[in-house]
Amino acid sequence: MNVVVVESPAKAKTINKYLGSDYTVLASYGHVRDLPSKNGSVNPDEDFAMIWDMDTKSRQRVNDIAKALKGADKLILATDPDREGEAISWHVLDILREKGALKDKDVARVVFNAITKSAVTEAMENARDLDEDLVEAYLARRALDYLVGFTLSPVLWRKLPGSRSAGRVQSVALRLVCDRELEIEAFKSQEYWTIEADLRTAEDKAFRARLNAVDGKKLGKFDVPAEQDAKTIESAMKEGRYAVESVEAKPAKRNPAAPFTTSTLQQEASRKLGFSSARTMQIAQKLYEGINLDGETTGLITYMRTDGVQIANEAIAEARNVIQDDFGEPYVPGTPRVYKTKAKNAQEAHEAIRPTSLARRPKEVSRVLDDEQFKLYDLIWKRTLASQMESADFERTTVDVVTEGTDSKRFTLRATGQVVVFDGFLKLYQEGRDDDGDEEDGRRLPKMSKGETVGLVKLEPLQHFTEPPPRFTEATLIKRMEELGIGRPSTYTAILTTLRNREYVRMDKKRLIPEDKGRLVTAFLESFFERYVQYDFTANLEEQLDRISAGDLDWKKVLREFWHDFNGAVGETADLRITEVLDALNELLGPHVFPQNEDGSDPRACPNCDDGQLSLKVGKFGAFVGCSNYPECRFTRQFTQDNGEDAG
DNA sequence: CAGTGAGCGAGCTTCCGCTTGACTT
Repeated sequence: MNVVVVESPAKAKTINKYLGSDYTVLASYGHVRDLPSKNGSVNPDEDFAMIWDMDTKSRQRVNDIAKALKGADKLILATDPDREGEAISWHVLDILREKGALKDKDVARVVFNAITKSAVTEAMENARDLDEDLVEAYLARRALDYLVGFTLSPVLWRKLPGSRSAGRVQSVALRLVCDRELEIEAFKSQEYWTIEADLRTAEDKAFRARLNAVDGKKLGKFDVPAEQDAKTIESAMKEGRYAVESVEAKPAKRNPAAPFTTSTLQQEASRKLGFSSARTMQIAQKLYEGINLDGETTGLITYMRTDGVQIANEAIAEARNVIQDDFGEPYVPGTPRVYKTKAKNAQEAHEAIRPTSLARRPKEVSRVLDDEQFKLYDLIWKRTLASQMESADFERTTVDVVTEGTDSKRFTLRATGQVVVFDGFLKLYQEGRDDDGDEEDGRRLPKMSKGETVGLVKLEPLQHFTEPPPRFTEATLIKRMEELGIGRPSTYTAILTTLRNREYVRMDKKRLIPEDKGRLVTAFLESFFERYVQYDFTANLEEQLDRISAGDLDWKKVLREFWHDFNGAVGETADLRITEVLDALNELLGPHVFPQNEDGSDPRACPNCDDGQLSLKVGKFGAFVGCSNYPECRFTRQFTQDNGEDAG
């Protein structure tokens, strides 16, 4: 008898089925130990000694493993093939040794690259020892996160009343939201015009073109800045004869998107189904754990917390069969598609999120799913199948039409069109778009040939204004965090919950809006702990962790160097008076707290007395704006001025 | 859900990442 330890109970069940009755497969349910949430769990003065603690549930689970080991010959640690998985194996092993549950037992570490019978069997034949270097990389990561969070948070409590917490991940996520808000506030909308023309071909077919060049020189976005300029061009163009100068058709190809990871599933479920990331994960968990299908609990999708985009060969083969059956030969590509992850810091311990069997078509399982489960399963099924389908072929056409104006200028108008020659994967699935994607020109242009005269139906100058960047949604923030390597699939939604619970951000119409509290915390960290909220801090840390994993760098050395600089920065804030903190925040948040008055008058002038200057203050209820002539002048106002923008 | 401003000291909060139930309504 052998005892196998994996992380998740659903996985334990599946693997037990593949391994048979000679094996007992038990789940650790994630990390079995952690640093207690109190001071002193990591001690930099004692060479970063760490104290570990087990909760009652974990203790029970480890007892179950120890009990199973009693009559067994071998312990097989089969936690996930990444840094955290290696750490879980190490924790389990360490505890079992302490309990004396391992005498005379063989111990082996095994990693599954996919949860299929062949992958599991093959992995069992390639056991290895625990990777101590990888465990040390984990220890460095864990200690650093604890030290940053449990040192920085108290600094905030003392220096910035009302603030709650800071950390390597949450503070950078918050910074993204706050920096975006500053961009929006600093944004000045700019006017520009385009000249559009409705035209007709010799065969009396309508199409629309836009002024693109004057005297052969391409128009820039702001080359027609005002109505007067547009009108001048319009009247010059109005009387001319219009002729086709060139017709150019080019083939284009579009490939399907990669199968879902946690991050892309959350984005797409938000765009297409309107689910919050928490909702998406709850539903996906249910599909993963299994649905009662004809009296048997069957997992419908693979593991949902993953950053991998590759899928098992068995699944690819099945996808190609389903494509062949449902869509026909032309939709099956010559060779299977292979996807590689682009995400920074990806660990790829799991496959992409896919149906456990592509032959289980959505409509066949719909009777056992509720509405939301069905929608999510349908989305995952389509995305996965489409990822193995043939590319779509287009023909993109560009037509230039020329006319000579009454001012002797030569005006070039351009029309573009796109025709689907072969729909490929688009027959099944097309990825949704975020806020500001370029508009896709799906129109078909009528037949035209070079030299042909076309008739002008209408000239239309159109006014436009540039738009500020949009606020983040949950999904777009998670996308950005993933690009920066901040947070992990298992923590994305937890981070958003933390930012809300701390009252650092609020949600309005699915957009993240920073609260004053959050902006103050960010401004404080940018002023005094700049290095630790830089967008690439985590990426640089990960590089060092990689070197620890490779055995090229000592983990304690990394911690010592980090602590030396970090503790120094903390020390520099020790004597900081609140007034000095406020001076720094006044500087950074000035444009937000004191926006330019429209009449050009001083935005910091006190409206209540002659020579008072307004500035930031903190009281026991948070930040507010007060007058420098206090207590003679008792003027105060709220930190944020309501622009009435929330009404729209 | 109104009122706030310094600084002291009591006593409270706090990190990230891995995994699910066992509580309530």
